[in-house]
Amino acid sequence: MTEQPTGHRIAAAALAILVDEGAEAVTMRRVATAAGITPMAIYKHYPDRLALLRSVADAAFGEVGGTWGRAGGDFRARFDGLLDDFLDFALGQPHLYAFLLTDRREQARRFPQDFGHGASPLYRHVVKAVEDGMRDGILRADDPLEVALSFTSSTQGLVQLYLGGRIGLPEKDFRELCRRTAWRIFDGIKA
Amino acid sequence: MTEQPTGHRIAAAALAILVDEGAEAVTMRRVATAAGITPMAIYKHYPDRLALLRSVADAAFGEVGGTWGRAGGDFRARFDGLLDDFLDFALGQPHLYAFLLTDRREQARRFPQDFGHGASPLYRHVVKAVEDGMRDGILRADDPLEVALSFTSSTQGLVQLYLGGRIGLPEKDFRELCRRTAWRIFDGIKA
DNA sequence: CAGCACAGGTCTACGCTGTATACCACTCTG
DNA sequence: CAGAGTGGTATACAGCGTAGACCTGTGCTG
Repeated sequence: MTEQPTGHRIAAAALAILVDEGAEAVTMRRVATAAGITPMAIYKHYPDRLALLRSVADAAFGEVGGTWGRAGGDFRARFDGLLDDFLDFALGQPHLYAFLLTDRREQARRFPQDFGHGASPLYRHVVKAVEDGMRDGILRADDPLEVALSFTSSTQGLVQLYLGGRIGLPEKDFRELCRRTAWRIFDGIKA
Repeated sequence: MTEQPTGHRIAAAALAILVDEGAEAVTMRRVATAAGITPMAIYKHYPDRLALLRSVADAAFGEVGGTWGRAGGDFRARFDGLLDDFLDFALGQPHLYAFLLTDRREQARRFPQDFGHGASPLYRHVVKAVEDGMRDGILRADDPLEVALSFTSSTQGLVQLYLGGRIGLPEKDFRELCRRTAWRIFDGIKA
């Protein structure tokens, strides 16, 4: 337990509150107390509350995608693995997820310009899998970005409903619903 | 311009602010001023701010679905019509939409129990169209509620991205993206 | 070495928020 | 005509983000 620089203590305190109570619980006064300083000292490190929140959330977000896509195997296994990774994050850290995805942010990555390979640390895995699927003849030739978006947007929509308390299912059943939905998209719906 | 009862003036004022500036702009003091009363008078009509907000938003929401599903014709036309209706609402009143769909509400309708026929004033149209599609052999026999959810969740996910400033497309192009995505689900993605 | 800039704290105060509480006037009703 | 609602007001409080003035040590520079 070495002495951490103040900036780090602020970020750590803010992240802890954000993760387990949500963004609106992150007040300057609480963060300050947790970091052992006065509220105004935070402003020596961050211009305002939103900047603190964003900086902290973005940093956490950047680490999330790092471990994704471990699952290898065929297309199906790979996709199921990615879905699990995503749901692990969304359901495991719902406050962080909600803040990152609900919050309207101007400097955010934009589709389609910034959603290519190097871009989004989460989305890239899906795009890559889709491209591989097309190359291997598992997926029909199409715009990979848009096809990837079909999967992710659907799952995001479901998660939004779930986190909003609109899905009356236990987590396990919800995860299965997500999986069924994804493969329904894959298989198509029409007769 | 007849004299409206105070309760109605409060709701009208709150709705106006909510619709064109968003939920966080709806302060008790602003609503009160707009309604020509003192802030505390609102509490004679609503237990607290959130109740006011919800009551107002729910009432507006209830009216939204009323005009949906006008478009007749074949399955494709009908579905496109519903998609247009939904996007008209989401993009035309983004603040209202965001508040209704972002807000975690305990008493909300839950899938799948409350999403049947009589239930959700918006979702019901989609379910009906899906059921008709299955009956007519246009859609494969499947769980209608879940199939309907595949469409709606995907569109909701896209709208969430768009309203969050993450889609760098003008509205017209975004609407086409939604349409393409919906029909991609319909057609399936696999080779 | 003196002086000064600056980084990183503190304290105080302002204007905003939701809302608890007390009070007041009016209009029904037993 | 007492008494109970009903619907309004005024005041006050605790909490919020943050502007502004102030202090203090540290390190660079003339």
